[in-house]
Amino acid sequence: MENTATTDRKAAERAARKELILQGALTVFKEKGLEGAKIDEIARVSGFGKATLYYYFSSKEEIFNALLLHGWLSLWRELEETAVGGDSPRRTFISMLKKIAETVNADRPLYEFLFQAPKSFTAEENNRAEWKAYQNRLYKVLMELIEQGITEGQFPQMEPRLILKAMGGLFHGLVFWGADRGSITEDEIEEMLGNLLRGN
Amino acid sequence: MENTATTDRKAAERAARKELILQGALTVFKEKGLEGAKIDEIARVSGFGKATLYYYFSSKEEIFNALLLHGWLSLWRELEETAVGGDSPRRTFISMLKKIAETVNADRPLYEFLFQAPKSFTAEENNRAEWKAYQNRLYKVLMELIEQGITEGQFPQMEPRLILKAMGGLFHGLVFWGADRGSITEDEIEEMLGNLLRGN
DNA sequence: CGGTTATTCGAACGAACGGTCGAATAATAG
DNA sequence: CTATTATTCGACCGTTCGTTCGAATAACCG
Repeated sequence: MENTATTDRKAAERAARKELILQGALTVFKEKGLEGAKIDEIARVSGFGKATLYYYFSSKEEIFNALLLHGWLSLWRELEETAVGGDSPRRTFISMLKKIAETVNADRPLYEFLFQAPKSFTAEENNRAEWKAYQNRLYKVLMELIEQGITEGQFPQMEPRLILKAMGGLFHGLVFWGADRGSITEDEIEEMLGNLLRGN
Repeated sequence: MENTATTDRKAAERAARKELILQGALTVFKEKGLEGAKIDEIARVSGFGKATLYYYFSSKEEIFNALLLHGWLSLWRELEETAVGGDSPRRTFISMLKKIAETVNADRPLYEFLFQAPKSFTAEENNRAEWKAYQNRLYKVLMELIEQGITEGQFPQMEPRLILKAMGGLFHGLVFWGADRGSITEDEIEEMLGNLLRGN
């Protein structure tokens, strides 16, 4: 049998290789989507033989899901704290958007993928995926903030889903456009939201 | 040779059959997307043999593009008039959204498809497609209205693309949610926009 | 009618692709 | 060292699916 140190090292190497594969997969998935990405290409880009990919992952979809899970989980972990801070709904909402922007800017390729990828799915297969839980958790928090904010007169009197959708579109554009200039400042977010969200 | 009446009738029948195929294709594409839709299924749903589809269209992609072209062209034709009416930017913008809502409600399956479909593409192949011209034309008009509106103080002072994106998200939600209740009233649009667009 | 053209269609083709196999190599243990 | 296990990989397999073929039928014309 192996000694403990060896076992640990091997586990670490294994994890590192999985990471490399995911990195290559991200590149290809981003460019081609779920169907368009070929296993052969992912293998080539990540620098492993095709069969080796299957030594680490059991299917193409598992790779895809691992990527999404990693993304949504990371994002959620970053936001968890902000979500429960006892500020007003409107201020909490804005804080969360700022935090999301920061997180996204720390790993743009991953999050660009994250926010485009769900469109690759039909509703059916979507709901069996593990990552979906974290996405839902985030949406739920934002929705509740909006609902709360509406009753307190800090948001326009509109269907909350609509507000979320509009804010989502706006925010997505805000964060992902201008990839050339580094990142969005907090002031810009503040100003931009101020333009759309009245009250307070 | 055939006489004129016969030729006409046959052309009409041919067009009608193309229409039937497109109708079936719409059903399948909507449900499965470009990759997910199988030619066999489109054939089955539209009631023709598989080879017959290729007697009318030269490829799966041609069917897909024909569908998109038909949609964007129809939509543009509906809007053309409204776009050039000499009203204020803000009022013209709102009129156009109303008109879009009406048009969409007149053939929901087609337009639901139209507004979801572009995501099936990569940027590359997107720009060679004929329908893209009409989509761009529409976006351009809306963008110009927003830009004009901003300088006249009828829209918030924001990056026009962002406004368009936010309005797009909002409008999309507004029109396509609640498929159960018939259609959105003009008043609702007016009110909803009023909440987001200050000035005027 | 017979000849010609238009239309229809299932069977067959061939390329693409996800996934597996089995052999080869490297790492580890005793 | 040998034995055992972990890892790597290109060749291969089976399926799926867009497209084409070739024969059959229908429509039309003189």
